[in-house]
Amino acid sequence: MNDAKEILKKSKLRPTIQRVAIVDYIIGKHKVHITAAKLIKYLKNKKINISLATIYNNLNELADKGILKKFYVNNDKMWFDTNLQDHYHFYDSEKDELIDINKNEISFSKSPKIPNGKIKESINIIINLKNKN
Amino acid sequence: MNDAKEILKKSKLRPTIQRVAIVDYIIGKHKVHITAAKLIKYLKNKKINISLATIYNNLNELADKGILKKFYVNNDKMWFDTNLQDHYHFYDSEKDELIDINKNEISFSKSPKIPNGKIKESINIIINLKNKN
DNA sequence: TAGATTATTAGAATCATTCTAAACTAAAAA
DNA sequence: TTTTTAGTTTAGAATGATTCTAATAATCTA
Ligand SMILES: [Mn+2]
Ligand SMILES: [Mn+2]
Ligand SMILES: [Zn+2]
Ligand SMILES: [Zn+2]
Repeated sequence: MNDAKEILKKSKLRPTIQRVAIVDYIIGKHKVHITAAKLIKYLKNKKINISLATIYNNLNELADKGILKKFYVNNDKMWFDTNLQDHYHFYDSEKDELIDINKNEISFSKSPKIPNGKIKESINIIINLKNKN
Repeated sequence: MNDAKEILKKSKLRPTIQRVAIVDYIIGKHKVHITAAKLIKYLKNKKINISLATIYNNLNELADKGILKKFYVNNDKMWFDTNLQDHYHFYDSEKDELIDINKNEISFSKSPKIPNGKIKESINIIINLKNKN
């Protein structure tokens, strides 16, 4: 039984062809930042039969199970991340790519006061990049 | 001539009823964080005749002219901000509201290294809030 | 006031994502 | 094994935010 199947089994998700392909992709790299559109393109290329609805279903499911992190960058594209640590991102709009910024690469000497009655739920930091002329 | 008309004149935008109403609204408050949906609701309430297309046209135009700043929060809603300073935000998802974090309320003692060949274009920081317990 | 220019609008189009409901498949039970 | 069940995939419709189109209307300038 391959790693992908193991992971799916642990999460009580049936190892369908589609799921195994998705998880294979995700575990094949150290770090993955992926969108539904990029992933379906990759899988179709590999001759895997899969629909966009299934891509979304599964990426969301994997996020629910804590195997991926889900977030948005700038406007309406949903990203999934295999890096489960709390971390931040550079966004390279030329390539439509994210680059991790680990938490230890940033530190705050001063943090804003949280409004009364509220607590921090999460922090999103995106540093948008452009080409050096 | 009222302030709104002045502002529009300076930007070479004709002071139509719709534009004056929009600009009146944004100069009527110290700080405004507004979305197209919130603004049209407000204006309709004031019995101003305006379409959603016009709201978008004008907010985008005002952003082009540097009178508003445009940005996105988390997923697909476009926000416009009268605070033109470089600054960050708390996002209160309960109320669907933004709260400014001025630049002097945050400072970094360590910043991540920008990838080669790239330069920083902008930084987005959003601190998502939730209710205390 | 005419003619030129700019603005507004309804509704269609677009795009990412979710939903629906039918067809299918893997796993469990018999 | 076969049957049953529960979970999965899928095409295509629906949704929601935003933009586009192209017709109509308002403003400006001479
Ligand atoms: Mn959307
Ligand atoms: Mn959108
Ligand atoms: Zn990441
Ligand atoms: Zn602001």
